[in-house]
Amino acid sequence: MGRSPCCDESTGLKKGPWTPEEDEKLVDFIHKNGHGSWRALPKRAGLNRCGKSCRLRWNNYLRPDIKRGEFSEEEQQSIIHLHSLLGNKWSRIATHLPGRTDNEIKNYWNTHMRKKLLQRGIDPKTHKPISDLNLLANLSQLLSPPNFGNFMTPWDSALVSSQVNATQLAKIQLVQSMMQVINTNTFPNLSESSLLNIKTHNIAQFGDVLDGTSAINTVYNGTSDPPPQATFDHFPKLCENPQLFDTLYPDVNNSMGSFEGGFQPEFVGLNYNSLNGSEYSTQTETGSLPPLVSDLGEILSPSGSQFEDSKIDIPAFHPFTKCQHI
DNA sequence: AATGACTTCAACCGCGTTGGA
DNA sequence: CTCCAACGCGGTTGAAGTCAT
Repeated sequence: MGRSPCCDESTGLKKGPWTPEEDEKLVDFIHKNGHGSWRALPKRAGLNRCGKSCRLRWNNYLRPDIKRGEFSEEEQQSIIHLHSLLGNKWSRIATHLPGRTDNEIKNYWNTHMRKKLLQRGIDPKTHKPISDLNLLANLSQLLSPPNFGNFMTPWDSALVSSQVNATQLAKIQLVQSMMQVINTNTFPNLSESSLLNIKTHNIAQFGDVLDGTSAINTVYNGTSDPPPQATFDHFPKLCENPQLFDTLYPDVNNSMGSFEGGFQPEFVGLNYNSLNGSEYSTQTETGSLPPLVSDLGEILSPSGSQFEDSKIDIPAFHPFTKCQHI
């Protein structure tokens, strides 16, 4: 297949940012004649640009139906949902967002949405909770203040040496999410000393919160045996009993100022009641869930899941999502 | 106020696809 | 069927703007 160079540099065609005069020429010409052949347009419009540059300028900036400004909450939700279905098919995503261009969506994704998802412990490529160990380690450093990133290290080494099973992975995801919440804006007044105090607590306490056993100790101590009776049946303890967190982490709570007992809504609107005790794990109710949660449902389903062989049930909510009692 | 680091996003690059000759 | 021009898309770049020190 042959491909002719679009913008042959030898022709001395202009590149770089467009001037208002060039914009005006292009808009005027298209309003009067339509764009027709983009290749032929620049000459006919009196522009010293290649056709491709003109097409891009028109499609991404000058088109009258382009919506500019911040993406609304609904648009963001749509982007996340569509991206989870379509991947980096920006032009297809753009067809579902009137007035938005593929380029704009792509840029917005790369600069804003990706970060948001990462901060929530979601892999922006797969839209699943991050389970990649390297990514976990890197992420904790990426998102953490100095020193706090080391919090992950014992996990990593233990996990790598013990051939992590699905149960352990799932727990790590939960603990990781806890760390992220602790570590980000949810607790804006959290001082670094408090963070370090968390670090000094036995990490295994999280394990106790999770399942009422010392299962996490097993992982933390680096043994390869899967935790006995490792389920998440007792996880809701933390939701039902916020004081438990106070008990475990008084230093943290003291530094939270006006933080009141419950957990902040860190993740989009899943309420605990819909999860209903020990049955919460597979009750995904996909249709009623927001996109991200629906996506989480993928890993919870028995088929094709990375947890396919696991007996465990994974709660489809962020560990620190506020437990809404409606 | 000056400077460097970081972020944003418009524009470019190059590849894959399509359709006409 | 092959060749080629043109288009469209996704990834990448770099200038400009913003923030932190």
